[in-house]
Amino acid sequence: MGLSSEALADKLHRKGIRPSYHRIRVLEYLYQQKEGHPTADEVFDALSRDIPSLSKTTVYNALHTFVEAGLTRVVDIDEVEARYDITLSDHGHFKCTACGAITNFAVDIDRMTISGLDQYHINEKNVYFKGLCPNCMNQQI
Amino acid sequence: MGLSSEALADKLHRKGIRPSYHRIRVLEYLYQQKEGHPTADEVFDALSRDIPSLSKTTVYNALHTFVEAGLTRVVDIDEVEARYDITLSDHGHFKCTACGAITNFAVDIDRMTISGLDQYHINEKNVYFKGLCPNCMNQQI
DNA sequence: GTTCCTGCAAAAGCTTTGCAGAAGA
DNA sequence: TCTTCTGCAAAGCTTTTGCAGGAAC
Repeated sequence: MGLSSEALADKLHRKGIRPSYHRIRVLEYLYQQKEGHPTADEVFDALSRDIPSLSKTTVYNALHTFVEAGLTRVVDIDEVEARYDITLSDHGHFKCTACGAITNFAVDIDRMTISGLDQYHINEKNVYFKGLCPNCMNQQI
Repeated sequence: MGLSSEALADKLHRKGIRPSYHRIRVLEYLYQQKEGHPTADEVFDALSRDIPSLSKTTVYNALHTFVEAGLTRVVDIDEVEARYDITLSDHGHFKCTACGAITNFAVDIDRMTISGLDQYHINEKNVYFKGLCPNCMNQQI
C-alpha cells in the first residue's frame, strides 16, 4: 500500500523512466488503488485535488509510459469500437495484435480453476487472448 | 451461413422484435460474419453499399436491440474508458454490472482446456467475468 | 545546449441523443 | 390513429495530437 516516493522513483528509474514528480504521484495512486482499476479520469480527478496545475494530458502520458514499460496493464473490457458476436455459446476470443482480427476458440470455461469469487453472482464468463494469428506470424519473416 | 430472410425474420419475431428490412439485413450480416466480429461501422459500410439510404443510427439501433434481446453479445475487449491495473501477475477480472467495480480473482489460466489455437502465438491471456458483487447483491433485497 | 516533460487547445473517433418524417399495425 | 422505425444533425465522451514554454540532465 504505502510505497515510499523513493521506492516508486526507483521502480521508474529501473524501467528507464525519468521519475518526475507527476509520474511518481500517478504510480503511487495506481498502487493505492490496486483493486480499484481506476480510469485515466479517476487518476486525474484524485490527483488534481493535490496538484491543481496537473493536466489530463500528463496523466495520459504517464499511463501510456507505464504501459509501454510493462509497469501497468490495461484491463481490456469493452472495446472503443464495440464488436458484436452472434455466437452465443461459451467460447474464448483471440485478438491478433497485428491485424486486429478476433477469432473464437473453444474453452472449457466451467472447468476453470478459480478462487476468490465465492460470494459473487456470476452472470457472464469471458476469456480472451492476445497475440499473433498464423497469417501475421508468416508475414513477419 | 445462408439463413433465409424468413428464418431471420422468425428469429427476430420470436424475440418480440419487429422484423424490419434493415434489421434483417443487419442480422444476416452478423451471421455471415460469425468469425469476423464486425464493428458497427463495418456493418454499416458493408450494408450501405446495397442500401445507400441506410444510416449509421439505424445500425446502432438494430445492434442495441439485438443485444438487449440476447440475440447478440458484445465482445468486451478494450474499454472506452481504459482501466489500468498495476497487478501484473495472471488473474481474472470480475466486473460488477451494478456498481461497475472491477475485482481481481485468482484463476489458473495455464491449466485452462482450450483448443483451436494450435498455430497461434499467444502473448497475453485474460479472463473476465461479469455479474453482481456481494455488496450490490445485498442491496438488491 | 539538448533532450525530455508538462499543459493548453484543438482534433479525432465512436456512440448517443433529439427531433421530424415515414412506415407499419 | 397510434406506435414504432428510420435518418439527419448535433452533442457527448474519452483519447490523441500539435505546439510552445519550462524543467532536467
